[in-house]
Amino acid sequence: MLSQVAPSEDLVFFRPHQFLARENEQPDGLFHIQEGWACRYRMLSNGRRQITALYLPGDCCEPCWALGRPSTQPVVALTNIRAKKAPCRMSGALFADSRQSFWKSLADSYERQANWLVTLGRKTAMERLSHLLLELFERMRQSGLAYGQQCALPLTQMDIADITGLTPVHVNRTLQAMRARGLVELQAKWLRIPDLGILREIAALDATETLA
Amino acid sequence: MLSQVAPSEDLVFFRPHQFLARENEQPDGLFHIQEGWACRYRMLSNGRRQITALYLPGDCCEPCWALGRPSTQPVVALTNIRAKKAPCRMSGALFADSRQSFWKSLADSYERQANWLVTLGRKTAMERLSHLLLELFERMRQSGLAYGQQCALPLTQMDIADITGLTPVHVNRTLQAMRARGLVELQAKWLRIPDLGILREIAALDATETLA
DNA sequence: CGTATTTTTGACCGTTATCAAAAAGGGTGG
DNA sequence: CCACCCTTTTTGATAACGGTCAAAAATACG
Repeated sequence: MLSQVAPSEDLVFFRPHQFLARENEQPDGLFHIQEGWACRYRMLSNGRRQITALYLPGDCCEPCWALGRPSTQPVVALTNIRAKKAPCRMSGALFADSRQSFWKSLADSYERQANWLVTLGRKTAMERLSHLLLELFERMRQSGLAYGQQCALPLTQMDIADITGLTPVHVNRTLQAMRARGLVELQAKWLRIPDLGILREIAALDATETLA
Repeated sequence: MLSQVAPSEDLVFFRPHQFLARENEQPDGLFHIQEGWACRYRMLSNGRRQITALYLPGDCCEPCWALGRPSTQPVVALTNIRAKKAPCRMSGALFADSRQSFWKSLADSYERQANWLVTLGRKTAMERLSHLLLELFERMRQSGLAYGQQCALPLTQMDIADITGLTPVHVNRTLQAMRARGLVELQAKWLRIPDLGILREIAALDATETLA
């Protein structure tokens, strides 16, 4: 029901809308995402939803689980996903070799959250969208999944709204304004950023923000 | 210039507006705050500021520094501060005894950030303020610094605005509305919450949110 | 006391939300 | 290959929440 076990025993697959983790559950392992996207989120009354983390190919989902407390927010697949499941006993020697990469995942995730606090608290709609598109492109690029200045972006405008704290309607209108100014090309789940430098300026990003 | 060393060698003091850490600097130790409040933040153009973390008595400032990367956001004292400085060599045995408490600090901090992403992205002004006041009261209470249903709250309304992503004017008006409804009493840097349950409902908090 | 900071008030405005519906796109089965 | 359906994107009209600017009142501080 949750996932189908593949030929290799620690390889797992998910379909869109399937849960990688439910609220208040102690996951028994970390997922190393090999293909596909997932997100962590929280629902509020009135159907309001806020996405609090995105997991892309190459990402660890979810570093915090190794710190030994139940996940307080569900994680769900946004696309088809192929992932490798690794037990997460922090105290054990299991992270002996992957320790560096694990801590990097955790620190990256922590820092991204801090960056998004700034964006959600203080930035305009266009600044938020610029931040998101730049971050996603940069993360895809670092995983070798960008081609020139383009990459896949399998999010609906509603997903984007739930990440940026906007409404789908306003995301649509703001994206149109950005397209009209030649800042981004975004169609058919494919993103192209003609000029990274210009978009960075529009995103009002701090010079120190790596977006990794 | 940064701090004056006290009788005990690892005891340090700060005054309001003094930096505990500057942007892009690798702090050489963690602070265990004994008294006073501090915050981490980022400035944007137009003087916009967003506070991304608060450090209260009993808190570790800043868990992420032990993960071995420079702090990307400055940390500044909001009040007079007394703190104990401990070297942060994650790999060493230095955290042997405090390891549990360190990871708890890190996990708490991570989770609080995730909770605030939801609040900044999707909640109204009154929900944001309720969340903040409840969280601060709960954290003070867990440190034994609450008395009945009240505690110290040494923040200006401008600080509160920079935490909640609002303007000082709107914070003021929303607090007045909350006072008028008897939800909170807040004056002279002192907070009283007549009914925690009611305020929790107004904050639109998830049942799982501990606010610790 | 005098001064700087903080809180409060008022008038007005703008960005973004809301509601509703039409157009476009994508997948499936016949 | 087309017809159908569902999801997603787009458009329009209107409203609201919170922002902005300015100044007065209250408070804290030395």
